[in-house]
Amino acid sequence: MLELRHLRTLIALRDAGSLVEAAERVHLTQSALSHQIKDLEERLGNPLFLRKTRPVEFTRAGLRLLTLAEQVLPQVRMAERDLARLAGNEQGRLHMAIECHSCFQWLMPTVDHFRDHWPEVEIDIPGGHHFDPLPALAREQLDLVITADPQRIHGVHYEPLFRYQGLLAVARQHRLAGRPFATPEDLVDETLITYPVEHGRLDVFTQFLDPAERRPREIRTAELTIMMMQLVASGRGVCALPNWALTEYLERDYVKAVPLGEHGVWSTLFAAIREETRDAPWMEDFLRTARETSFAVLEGVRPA
Amino acid sequence: MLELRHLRTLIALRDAGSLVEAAERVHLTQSALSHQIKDLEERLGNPLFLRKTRPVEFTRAGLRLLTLAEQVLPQVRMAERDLARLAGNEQGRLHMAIECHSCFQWLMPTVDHFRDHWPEVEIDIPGGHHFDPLPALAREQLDLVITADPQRIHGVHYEPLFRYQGLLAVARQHRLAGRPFATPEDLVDETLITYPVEHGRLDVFTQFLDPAERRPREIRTAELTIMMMQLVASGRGVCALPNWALTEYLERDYVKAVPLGEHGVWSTLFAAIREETRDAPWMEDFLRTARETSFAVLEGVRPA
DNA sequence: CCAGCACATGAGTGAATATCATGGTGAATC
DNA sequence: GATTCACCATGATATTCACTCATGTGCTGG
Repeated sequence: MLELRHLRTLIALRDAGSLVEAAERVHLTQSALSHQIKDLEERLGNPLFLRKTRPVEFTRAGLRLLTLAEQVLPQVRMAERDLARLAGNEQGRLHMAIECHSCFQWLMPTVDHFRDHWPEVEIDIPGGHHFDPLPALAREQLDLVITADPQRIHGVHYEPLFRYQGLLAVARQHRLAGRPFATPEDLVDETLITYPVEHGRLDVFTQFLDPAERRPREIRTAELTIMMMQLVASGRGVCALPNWALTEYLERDYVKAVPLGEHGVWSTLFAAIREETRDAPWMEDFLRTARETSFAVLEGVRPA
Repeated sequence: MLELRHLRTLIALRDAGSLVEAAERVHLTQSALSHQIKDLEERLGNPLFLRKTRPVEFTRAGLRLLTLAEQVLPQVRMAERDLARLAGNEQGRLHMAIECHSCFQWLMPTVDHFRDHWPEVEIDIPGGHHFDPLPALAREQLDLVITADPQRIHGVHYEPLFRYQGLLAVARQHRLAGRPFATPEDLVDETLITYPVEHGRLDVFTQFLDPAERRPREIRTAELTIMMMQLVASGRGVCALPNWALTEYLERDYVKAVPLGEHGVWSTLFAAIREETRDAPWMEDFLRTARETSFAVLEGVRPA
């Protein structure tokens, strides 16, 4: 008999494109999903998707179930929200810290959207903290930390949000503009513009320049992405940012982007949360909203 | 985590009005449902319904889930139909026999509705059969038999459809018209109108007259319910029919109805099917359609 | 006050669902 | 081609959890 579990799996599979990642999203092993889907397919008498392609390609039957899932799951989520409200479980606290400055780009729309659905959850992003966010999370001073390097801390769970690529933004007429990728060497006589945070928290240094033991000629800081873009566009420096932070400017052809190194600098962004808060209905909702919003930003879709 | 199973249970519970009967409908024990709902309620942090009332009364949370179920389950069923179609499993045969003549009242609309959804299923109600329908079912000459007395036959499964009451229809000005109930004695100087079938297949005889060793003064037969009603209304006799067959005429105040005996004559109507056909998607659909249609007829709602 | 009914509950079981370990397959790289 | 890598399938095994059975409790009506 068909169950919601199957529909959730299919949605995860579509979003992920592969069984392994889909398994992660629904908190199961790859094997579990393989079995689950096999059973389902046997009962239906039809395969649901072709496995040999990346991303997986759904059959007609698979697509039919996907549209069902898209109809049904939002309705179920709405009902669950209503039920949480009825049960008085809607109260909670969501104090956040971000280790990656440009995350505001997708975090703000996420928070806005979330606030509408969970008015009783107290949201805050305390600025100017001088403590280390992850221990503060364990100490219950914070409830969620956006971070790119998870460290094992007892009671802390890391929920993967999405993968992103660090790109070097350069002026349109810059000598690196057409290149397939930039080397650390390319930066030694450039002015690098960064957020005003310690270098250990910037991928360009930790994953690109430091391993090659290179330094840029000069380092300038800017508070906001748009200020960086102005400096870059006017040829007064280059800057390294995640792909999603740049899409907007790339689309308008305001600057050009070049991957960092032959294989690029990739990272996964995690939401660090305490184990106890993991099952709270509003927490699940926040994480899903975050994924959807960041996806929308990355695709260049303007979020509502 | 909420699953479709829970929604199906709630719907069954609403239709049944009690846990025991709901359990029957979803093919589980009463205990299973009790556990299932308890778990659900604990996770939601809210009771779903009050048990001490008949029928059970749903709380706000329960009602919210019910509306979700009503939204979602039809969508799921439509998808399942589409999938069966895609898999080529939509073909089947549905040859039926009815032991209870007045069942045509709800069977015809059911069949009409069903034919639209499953055009590939071959439907037939072979008339004028002279064989015993239940053995014919086991022999695969038939696929479904509507009967009120299930007999244990290997490989045959009985699906309860609904309970009904046998009523005595009398003319408006008949001496029995106002009575709380009729006794077997009351019929000895009446003309009883029946369908032209053997007496062993008529509840009035088997459950009412025969046990009291009474016979009506005269017995006339009529083929159709409407003909019976005309005879009854004009005072040329009385007739015993299931409640659903009479609702239409009672509403129009064409005849009056009196229960048979102090406690009434009650029966449960079953659909007898072969075990193998029990899980076929179209069979499940047919049974559900039958229940819904008969319910609609009984409530006086004109089916589409 | 007892019978009868409906639901709850605890213990126990088995099937459903998960994981682990392993092996096969296709695509990219040398 | 061989090698590596990422992905998926599969069988054996473990665990969970959903159900049944047996029994208990509380309500209702004669």
